[in-house]
Amino acid sequence: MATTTNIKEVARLAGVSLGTVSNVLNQPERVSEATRKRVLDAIAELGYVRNDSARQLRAGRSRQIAIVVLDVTNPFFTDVVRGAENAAEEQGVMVVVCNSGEDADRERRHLDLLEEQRVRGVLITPVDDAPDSRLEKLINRGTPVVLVDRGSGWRDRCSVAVNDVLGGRLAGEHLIAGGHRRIAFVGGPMSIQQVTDRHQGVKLALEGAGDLEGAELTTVTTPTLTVASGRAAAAQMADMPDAGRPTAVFCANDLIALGVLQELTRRGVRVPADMAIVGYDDIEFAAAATVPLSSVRQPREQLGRTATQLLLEEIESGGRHEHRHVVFQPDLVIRASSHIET
Amino acid sequence: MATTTNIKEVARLAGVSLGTVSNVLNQPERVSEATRKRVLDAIAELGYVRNDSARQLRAGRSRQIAIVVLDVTNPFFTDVVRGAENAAEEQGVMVVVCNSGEDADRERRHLDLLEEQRVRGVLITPVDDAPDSRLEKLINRGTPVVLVDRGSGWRDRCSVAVNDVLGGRLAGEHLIAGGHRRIAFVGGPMSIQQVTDRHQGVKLALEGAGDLEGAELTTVTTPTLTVASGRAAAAQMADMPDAGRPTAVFCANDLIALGVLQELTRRGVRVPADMAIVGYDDIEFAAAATVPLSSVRQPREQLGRTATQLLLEEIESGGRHEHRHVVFQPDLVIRASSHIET
DNA sequence: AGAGGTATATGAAACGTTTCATTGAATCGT
DNA sequence: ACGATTCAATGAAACGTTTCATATACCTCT
Repeated sequence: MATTTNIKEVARLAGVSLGTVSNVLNQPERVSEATRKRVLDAIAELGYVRNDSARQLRAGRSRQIAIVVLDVTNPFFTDVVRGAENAAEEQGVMVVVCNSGEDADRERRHLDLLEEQRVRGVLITPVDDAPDSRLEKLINRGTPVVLVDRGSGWRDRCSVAVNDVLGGRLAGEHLIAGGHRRIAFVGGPMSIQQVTDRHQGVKLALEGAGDLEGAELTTVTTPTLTVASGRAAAAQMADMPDAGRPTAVFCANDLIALGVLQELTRRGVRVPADMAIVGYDDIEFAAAATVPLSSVRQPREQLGRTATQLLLEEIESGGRHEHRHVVFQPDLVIRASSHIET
Repeated sequence: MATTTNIKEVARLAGVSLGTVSNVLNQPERVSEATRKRVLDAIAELGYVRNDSARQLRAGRSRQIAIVVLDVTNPFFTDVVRGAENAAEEQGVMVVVCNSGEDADRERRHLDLLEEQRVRGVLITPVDDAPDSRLEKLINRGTPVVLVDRGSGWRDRCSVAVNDVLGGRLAGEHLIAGGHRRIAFVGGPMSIQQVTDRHQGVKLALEGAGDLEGAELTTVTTPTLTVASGRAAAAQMADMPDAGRPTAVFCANDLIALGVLQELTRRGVRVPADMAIVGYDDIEFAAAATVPLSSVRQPREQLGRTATQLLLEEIESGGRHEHRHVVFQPDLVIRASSHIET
């Protein structure tokens, strides 16, 4: 183990006082050029590395923020993380990424540790909305927190989210405009706010087209938002009698949509001729599917970026801070999977 | 800002000495049950949270390890991260995830910060092999480091990697066994060791089939390992004259393979009938492609898990440690994209 | 030449823990 | 009953910074 060279040794080698070395590190302009050089040389020679623990201890707080995501293997969240990192980097703040894996207990342990580390703030998509949660304690003790994509019900926090009802409506209206009257919604579980919002949106679209008497919405609930669930749902739909079978399907996310696409193609159902598909999230693999997937695009990176800005704002404000709720509007990206060539 | 309640206040409220509180926290068995309860009550009442900076300062080191990945949005690396997290969790160690984004400068900044934080060890897939690198300094100062998937040329470190030459050979032999004689390799840049190894592997497979005189390998070099590069490469191949055009393609990773698949399908080239495809990595989206992709599977999670175990081992050993190089053998997963039904 | 400034450099205090040598009290064995 | 042993609790020292009030030297102006 490299015996830690400390500021004192540097001072001795450079022939200056301990405080001067600190000044070179933190306020170089206060030190004469000659001594500054001497100190920097000593630092280089000894390979001195600042001890952040001592620094933080003295300062009373760290220089890091944390982002706690539900699933680090989900492309949606990795993009959010990238946005947060970029925004933080511009301010010279480091981001620590924590993965709760949708496990409340693991989330709790992460928050324990983060609080012990006195992080300056936390971006989080919480696992649940338990009112008496670990998260609430963190907030009450004074750590700034911004909610990412799970804003509902937290009036007293900053949050960023996407208007999922609108996203659902865009998808629905697009399919109706394409001539579809029997539409299916595939997604779940319904305990997830985003899923019900998207469902609600497509429902509104169908109701809005009131003059079209025949319009009808089938809902296929899935246990998870995964490719496998999509495949199962597609199998279920393909087995329906031809008469009532939907001609279009709107999926709660792209993983499901990819599963649906895969299973339909396997069964010889042509997409979009026999069945159109619209997904949600517009992850990179949506465009890369063999039948490129239409999808409702969320500004994922922007989500992370804005959340970080709100957090840094709250941190800077030191108490005087008005919480804000930023809601983004999604876009519909039309690709081959729902584009009927005429 | 929550005025930090410290151990001293807890001691006062509980009517014990400062050292006793510390003992309750760290060696509860040394404290009588009565006082322990009194202290714990005081902690709960005050909402006391340990200050990790002070703890670390005293201890001289942290309780965290870090993993620095090339690209946090690449499914390959997120799986490696998950493996590392799981292994670390079992030992009560936290993992900090850092993303270099293939940017050497960003990698350097991360390492600076990690060293200041006195992390106990680092798992890293370095951006480059620069001999006089920041990484080497870190190592020389005594921080244990394990190289992930970039083992070559670092004899004096632990490393984990996958036998990419074998992976390439498996893919090549599979295609030859399927009757293919004109095979293309798509991938790049060749400066990446993994790419040249995989290329080398498929070349060996063709040479091994020496009796097959007609066997021939075309190499299409791409600038990146992305879906877009795959599409471009496929376009290039499709434009070749029918006579010399390959009947099978082996891609350096799955993203490229998905791009190739997409472009070929768009052009009406049937997969696998007209052209077979084998990818590399077996990411989740490989199986979910409309023509499920054959792929060389790497034990991604295992890679992260083993790397973490090696790192923890080195940390524990305190100097007396024999560096080890663990090389995994890849598997070929055969799916529809290379399976010619007869 | 002396008063008032302005740069620089200094050294001690403080941040909140953990550790460890001591002390004090209680229990044990003979 | 008394020394020996065990068990609990104590309090001061140390970890490596940053900060801040103070000291020193050097100018500048009248």
